[in-house]
Amino acid sequence: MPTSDPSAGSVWLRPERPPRDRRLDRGRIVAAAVAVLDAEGHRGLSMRRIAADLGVTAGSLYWYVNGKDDLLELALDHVLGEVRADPEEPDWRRALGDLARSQRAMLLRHRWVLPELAVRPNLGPNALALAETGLGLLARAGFADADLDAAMAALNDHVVGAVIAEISWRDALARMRDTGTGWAEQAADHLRRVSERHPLLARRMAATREIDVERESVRRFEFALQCLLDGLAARRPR
Amino acid sequence: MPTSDPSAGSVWLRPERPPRDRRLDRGRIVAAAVAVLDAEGHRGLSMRRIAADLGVTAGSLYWYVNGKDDLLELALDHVLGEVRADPEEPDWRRALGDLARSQRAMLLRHRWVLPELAVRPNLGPNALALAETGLGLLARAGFADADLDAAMAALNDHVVGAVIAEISWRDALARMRDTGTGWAEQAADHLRRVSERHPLLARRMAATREIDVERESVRRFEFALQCLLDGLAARRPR
DNA sequence: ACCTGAACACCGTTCAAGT
DNA sequence: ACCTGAACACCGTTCAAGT
Repeated sequence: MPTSDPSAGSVWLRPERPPRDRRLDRGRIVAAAVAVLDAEGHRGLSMRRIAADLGVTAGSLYWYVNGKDDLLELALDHVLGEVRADPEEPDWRRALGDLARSQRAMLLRHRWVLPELAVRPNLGPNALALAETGLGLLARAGFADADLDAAMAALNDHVVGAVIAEISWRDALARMRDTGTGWAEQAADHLRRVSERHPLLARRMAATREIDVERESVRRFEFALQCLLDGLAARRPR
Repeated sequence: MPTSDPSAGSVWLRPERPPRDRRLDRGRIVAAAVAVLDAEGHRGLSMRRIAADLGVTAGSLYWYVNGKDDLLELALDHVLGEVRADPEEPDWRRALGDLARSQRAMLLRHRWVLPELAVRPNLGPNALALAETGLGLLARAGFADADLDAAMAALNDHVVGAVIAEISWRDALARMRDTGTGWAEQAADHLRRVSERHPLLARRMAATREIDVERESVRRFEFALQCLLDGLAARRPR
């Protein structure tokens, strides 16, 4: 006798129940969160949104993570895993420079990471592994003890600070294009008035107007990086 | 004949109506916002909370600011005004170093600023004035054109990056104290397992355990700062 | 064990209506 | 002009109840 009970009928008509009936796990949740963050930034992220993307209810997520803060910590460590370094590179300046460039590239791919970095401690497995490889490169370069910490911090700080400035520069430009010509005129007026009180700033802004943002960002990044490496070279034992 | 109408009775019994009957202005709103942010951080801030502190309804704030984003931009520029520099200091290294130290102190007084810095462009009057004085110091030191921009960026980036790292270090320590001994044991277990895979990190963490965070933060800040200034000195014209 | 659905206590923002 | 009060469309989080 036919019925609408899904447990009735031939076995072949009933799909095999997935192992332990799980539709979720941390990996899937974190991946969904990173996807939303990359596409729409911090403002687009909500527990309800992630749940919807996974075809599930918001409450379900709390079975796997303690809350939104936990989830962001996991997402942060996840993308930290994208940073690459070559522990065999013999030239220590090149090795550390490439590590810094790889960090920069990751931070630019995931622009939501930086505010997160500023707001929560960061002790996931990928963060620790990254720290270890950085320390390894510096140790091979000859640094030890307190100077090892300070040199590592100096390089990390440069990357973080530089990318913050770069992102906020790019955002300002993007906002200027989006808001159209009306805003541009208004801004021009504002800048003209400001320029009278800030001649140096005005001159530099005029000079930077035509410049390609990508090229100029790279140039500034490398400038400070080489300054730092020079300073480190002068302090390097032996 | 007595009545409860407040407009009745002697003039002396009616308080003088305040000028234009204003209870609010941007200055008061921004000050209230900064107070909440300093005391309770970004999570404690809400339009309703600010309004309540000012004895007013949330909707009223929208007469003076376009929204929460505007308000945060104003608050950010407000505290940027606290940074000090001495444009007469003859030693250019000392002048730039002191500026960096003043920026660091401000960022540590207002720990909510850094994530804000990472998330919105920053073109308020105090931000521009600060940029102008920085450029002035570097120009007096002999830098010009593209190197002027790069040198300014290098110093700013260092301050921002260093304070981000310092705050997240301090937060991690504070959290460890707050969550009590149970968490400490758990963390110790975790770290023991981690240490096997990360010997360099383990050694440095052990060495840093006893150290005063304030002293060590200053030491690292100065280390990178002097590295940078060395690099700048080598690139300085004349 | 794992997920739903409803509820709770919040948000930012808008806007008619009052004065 | 300036502020209220209510409403709208959201939040994160909790938790009994289902399977």
